[in-house]
Amino acid sequence: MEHPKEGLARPATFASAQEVARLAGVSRSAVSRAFTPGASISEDTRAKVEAAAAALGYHVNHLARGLMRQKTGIVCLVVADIHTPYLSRLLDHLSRAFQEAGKVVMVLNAGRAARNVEDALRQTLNYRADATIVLSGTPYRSIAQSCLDSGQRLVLLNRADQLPGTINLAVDNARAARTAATLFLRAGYRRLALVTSAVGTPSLTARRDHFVAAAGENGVAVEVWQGGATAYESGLEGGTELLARSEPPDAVFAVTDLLACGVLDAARRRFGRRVPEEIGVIGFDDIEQAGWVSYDLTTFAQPVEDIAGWTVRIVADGVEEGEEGSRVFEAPLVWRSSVARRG
Amino acid sequence: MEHPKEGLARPATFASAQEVARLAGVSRSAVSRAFTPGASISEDTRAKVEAAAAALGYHVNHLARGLMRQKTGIVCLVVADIHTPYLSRLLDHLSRAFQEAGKVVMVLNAGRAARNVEDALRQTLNYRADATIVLSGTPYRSIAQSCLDSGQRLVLLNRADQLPGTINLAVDNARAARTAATLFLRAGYRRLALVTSAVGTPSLTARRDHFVAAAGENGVAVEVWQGGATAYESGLEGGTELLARSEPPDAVFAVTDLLACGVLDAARRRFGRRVPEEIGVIGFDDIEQAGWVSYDLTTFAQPVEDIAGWTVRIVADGVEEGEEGSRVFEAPLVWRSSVARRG
DNA sequence: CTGAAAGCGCTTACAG
DNA sequence: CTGAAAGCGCTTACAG
Repeated sequence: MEHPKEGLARPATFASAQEVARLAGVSRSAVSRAFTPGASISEDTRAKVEAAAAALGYHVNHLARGLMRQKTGIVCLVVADIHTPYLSRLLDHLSRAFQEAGKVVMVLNAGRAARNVEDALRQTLNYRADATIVLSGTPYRSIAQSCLDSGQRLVLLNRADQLPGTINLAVDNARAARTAATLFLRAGYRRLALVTSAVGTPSLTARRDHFVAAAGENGVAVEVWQGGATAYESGLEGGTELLARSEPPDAVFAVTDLLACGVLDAARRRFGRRVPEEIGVIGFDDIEQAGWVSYDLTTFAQPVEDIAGWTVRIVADGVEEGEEGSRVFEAPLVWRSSVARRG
Repeated sequence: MEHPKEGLARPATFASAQEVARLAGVSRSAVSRAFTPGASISEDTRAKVEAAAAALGYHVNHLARGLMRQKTGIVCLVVADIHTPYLSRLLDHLSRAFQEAGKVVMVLNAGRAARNVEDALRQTLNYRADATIVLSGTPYRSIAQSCLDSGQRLVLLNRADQLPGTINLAVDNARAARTAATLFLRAGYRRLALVTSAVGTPSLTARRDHFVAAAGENGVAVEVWQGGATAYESGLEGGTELLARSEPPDAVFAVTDLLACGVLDAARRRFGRRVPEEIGVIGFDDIEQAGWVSYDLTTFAQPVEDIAGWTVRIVADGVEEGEEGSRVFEAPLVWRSSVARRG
C-alpha cells in the first residue's frame, strides 16, 4: 500500500457531528442544534458541544447541510474578462457584499463564447446555487429557464433579453449617451465622433445609438468608428485614425473608459492636441485610470456599489409583492478636465 | 398559506436520480453510472438514462456527490483587493485554468484584516474544498494547520511563513530588485530612490531591501519613500515629494506598477521632467497600463500564466516523490522607454 | 453489465 | 430542552 503521489502524511479526515456528540456526551441532534442559530438548546449542552467541537476541529459540512435545508448558501457569478477594471471592481463589490450577507461566491469565468455561459449555468445547477448573477454574456434561453425552474434566482446585468421570472439590472445608457451629446454641443464642439468596439453588447449598442440620435436631433452628424475589442488599444487605434483624417473630429464620445484612454493618448501624445481646447473626450465607467493625472477624463460612473447592494438584497429577500424585479440605475456624470466647460 | 415574498410561481424542485431511474426503467445505480466517466454501463441503458435525464431536466447534485467521493471539485481562492490590475489578472488566469481542469472556483474576498483570512479559511473547511490558494493576507498558523490536517492542499503565494505541508509559490523579488539597481547604475543614474507603500507584505519588503542592498554594494545610497496604500495615489504623492526636494532623485524604482505610474505622472506632468533623460523609472508587475502610451514603463512581468498553470497542476497531481512543493518564478524584465538604455 | 443495500454528514419533525 | 428516526441525493462495494 504505497502512496507514491501523496505528499501529505496524515490520513486527512474530518471530524463528524457523530464524533462530536460522542465526546460531548450528547445526541447527534444536539450537535446540529448547537450550530443552528435560533435552535432550542440549553446553554449547558451548547457549551459541551462547543468544547468537543473545538477539541476535534469540527466544522459543519455545508454540503450535507445544503442537502437538507432549502439553501446551499452558494451564489454563482458568471463573468468574462475579470481582469478588466470595471468588471473586477464590480466583482470585488459583489463578492464582498454577498459574503457580508452570509453567502459564499462561486465565480464562473465564462469567456466570450455563449457555449461557456451555458457550461457555467450548468455548474450553477450542479452545485444547487441559491442564485446566479450573469455579468457577461448572454445565456441560452433554455438553460436559463432551467435555472429559473429549479428555483434559482437569476439576475441579469445589462442584458437585452428579458425572460419572465428573471431579474434585470441595467444602467441608464440612453440618458448618459444623450448627456454626452448635449455636453459637447453646449460647449461648442461641432465635429462629433463616437468610438466603440466591434463587440455588440446591449450596453455599448445603446450608448452608440443614443449618442448618434441625440446629436442628430440637434442637426449634427456623428462619425462612428467601430473596431476591435473593448480595450485601450482599440481606442488608440480609433483615435489615431480619426485624427489622421482631413476633417478630424473635435469631440469624441468613447463608449468605455478603456477606449477613451486610448483616444486621449492618440490625441495628446500622438497628435499633440490640447485637451479640452482642441478636442473634447468623454468616456463611460469611471475606472480608476480615468482619474489619473495623465487622463483626467470626464466620464459617467458605474454605480457598482448600488448595483452590488441591490443585487444582494434582492437575492436575500426576493421580489416584494407588486414590485418590479427589474431596475435601471443612473450613471452620474463625473466632471473632470477632458471637456470644455461651456462655450 | 400565502407566500407574500415569493415572486416565482413554480414549486421549484430538482429532479432526482430516483425519478430519472423510474422514467428510464432502470435502477438508481444505473443512473449514477451513466454520469460517472469510466463506469461500466451498456450503451443501451446509458441512452435510456440520458433520454430520461434530459426529459426531466436532471442535473447531478454535486453536493451529494461530494459527500460520497473524496473530492468536492471545489477550489477556494482567498484574495483581497480583487479590483487591482495585478490581482484581477491573476484571478482571471487561475479561475480559467481551474475550470479547464474541471474544478469550480470559490472566491473568498478577504480584505486586509487577518481575521477575514481566518473566516475565509473556515469557509474553505465548511465547503470541504479540495484545495485553497491564498493570494493575499497571511493565515493564522492554527487555521492553516486545520486545512492541512483535513487533507486540503494549501498553496501560499508570496508568503514568508512556511508551514510544513504547505506549497509555497513566490516570485524572485530579490533578483528583479537587484536588476533594477544594476540597470540604473549602468545607465548612469546616480541619485537613486525607492517608492513603496506602508503595507509590509513579504514581496514589497524584499523588493525594497534588495534594491537598497544592491545599490549599497555599488557605493550608492538609496532614498526610501514609504507611505500610504499600494496604489497610484501613493506613487503620485511619493514622486511629488521626492522631486520637490533640493536634491531630487534621477532614478526611482517603484515597488509596484501602480506606484510607478503615480511617480511618472508626478515627474512628467507635475514637474515637466523628461523621461528617461532627466529621470528614470522602473516598476514591477507589468500591468496593462504600463504599456499605455502615457506611461511606457520599463518593468518586471508577473509570470501569472506560469503561476496559474503550476498551481493547477500541483493541486491536481500533488507533489511528486522527492519534488519540493515550493517554487520560485522569475519575473522577466520588460524593456520600455522609462529608463535610458546605457550611458 | 446490473440491482439491492449500506452509508456519506447533516437537519428536522416527532415524541417525550 | 432533548433524543431516536427518517430522509436529503448521491456513490460504491457486493453479489449476481
